[in-house]
Amino acid sequence: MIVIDYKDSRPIYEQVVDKFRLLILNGALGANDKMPSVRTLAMELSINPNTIQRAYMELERQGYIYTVKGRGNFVSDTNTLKGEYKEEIFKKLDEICDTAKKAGITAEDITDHISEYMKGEESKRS
Amino acid sequence: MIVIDYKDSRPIYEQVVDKFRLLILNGALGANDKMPSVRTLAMELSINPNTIQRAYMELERQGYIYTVKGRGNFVSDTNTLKGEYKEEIFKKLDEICDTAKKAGITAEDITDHISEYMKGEESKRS
Amino acid sequence: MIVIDYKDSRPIYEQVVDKFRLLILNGALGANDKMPSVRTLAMELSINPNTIQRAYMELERQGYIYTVKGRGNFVSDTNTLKGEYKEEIFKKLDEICDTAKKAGITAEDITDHISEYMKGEESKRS
Amino acid sequence: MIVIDYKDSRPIYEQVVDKFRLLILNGALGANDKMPSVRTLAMELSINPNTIQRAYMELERQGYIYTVKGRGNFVSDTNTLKGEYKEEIFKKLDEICDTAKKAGITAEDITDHISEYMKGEESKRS
DNA sequence: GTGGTCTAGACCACA
DNA sequence: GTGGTCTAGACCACA
Repeated sequence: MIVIDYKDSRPIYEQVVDKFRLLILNGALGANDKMPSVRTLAMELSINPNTIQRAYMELERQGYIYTVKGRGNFVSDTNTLKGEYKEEIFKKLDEICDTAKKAGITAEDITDHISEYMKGEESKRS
Repeated sequence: MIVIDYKDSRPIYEQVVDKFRLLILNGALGANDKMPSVRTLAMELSINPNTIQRAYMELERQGYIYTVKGRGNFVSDTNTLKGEYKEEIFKKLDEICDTAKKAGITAEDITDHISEYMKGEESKRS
Repeated sequence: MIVIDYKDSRPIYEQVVDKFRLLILNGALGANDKMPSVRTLAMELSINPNTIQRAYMELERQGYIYTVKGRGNFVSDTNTLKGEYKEEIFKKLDEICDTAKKAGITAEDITDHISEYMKGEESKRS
Repeated sequence: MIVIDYKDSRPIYEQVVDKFRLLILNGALGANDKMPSVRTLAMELSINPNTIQRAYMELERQGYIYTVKGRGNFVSDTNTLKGEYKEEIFKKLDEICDTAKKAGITAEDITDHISEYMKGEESKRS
């Protein structure tokens, strides 16, 4: 379900966080579903349990999961999360666009590229 | 000309690299212009010379400047660089779009947001 | 395993890079093998850790190793690297040949010497 | 006659030395020809006179030129020089071949490449 | 423990 | 003056 890419430069805990965020947001993990236990997941991925612990802490902090002591971690409701994630993504896009323009790339270059890329991806599926 | 943001989580040397890349790409620094000397810039920004050294090394590796021993660092020709930078930016955009879609954000959401944002920025200037 | 030659005019970090490149390319270090930790190697060679750090950074940049934060450095797959190294070597040979010819050394001089040298090395082993 | 390439990573004085060595070895500068004066050449190339001075010192040390106080620098006889240069080149080639083999490149790879490269260069001229 | 970044300061080659 | 390399040592993030 979760695969760690060691060649990825990002820290392992961050990869775990991102993977779960997507699973939760796209509905693969539904509200109140039980997350795998820290130990189990650590074993499965042969990763230090501290790392999983940290990832779960971060997921909780961002509101994606909630902890019930002695029982485990569970997925939160996704309603608000989806909107927040969207804002987050949009902010990242805006920042990139800003620096792009500082380097002399025009707005048209960007919108053209994006819409073309989106179409390409679309056709791949169909 | 260059300002370091200590609240920024990115390392200082990386901020320096990015700032100069933009200055070079948008023409504020032209081909064969002399870069500020490692020591001068270090003093100006009250940063350790080693850190500037590292930034300049990176800029040279990426082809933005060239070093003449005993003379200093100079800006390279920007011809090829601009294209490479564009590709770099586009790749980043594509990656964000990919993960966005994995989280259930539609292509339309993205293109709409981007084009709207670009228009907004446009009107700010005029 | 690794020996630094202080009489060599090349910087230490470069010697370290070259030594490891050969170890990786000839298979002494296989894919995903763990590299010695920065500190361990620094102690072993009685060199400053920063110098090893720099060598490892360069090895990573060239694709010979990859870093997992908090875990260490690991050897990459060698498939593409071998070809690139060959090209690199060939380019160096070509450059030397070019300047040789500019000094009035004939193509025959060079090919004769090379093939003779190669035979000599061959017979040393057998 | 002499052109400095500032994008070349080698120090300027070394480029000057190499250029003159070739001019002398291929006969463009004959025995006892007068070298351009340090000042003249410095002006012509808009280079620090110290740099030319250093290049000439190196050329004298290697036996390519000789100095007559108050008169200037003059080209030496080329007889012995040519042989020495050849040896120098051959030594460089041998070293590269050695490290190539340490990386698992076969003798055949090298000889094949060299002879092919030499043929290619041959045909370019004719 | 493991790597990443940074400072302070030294010494060297080059111009 | 200008960059290049290196040491010593600190502090931080990550596992």
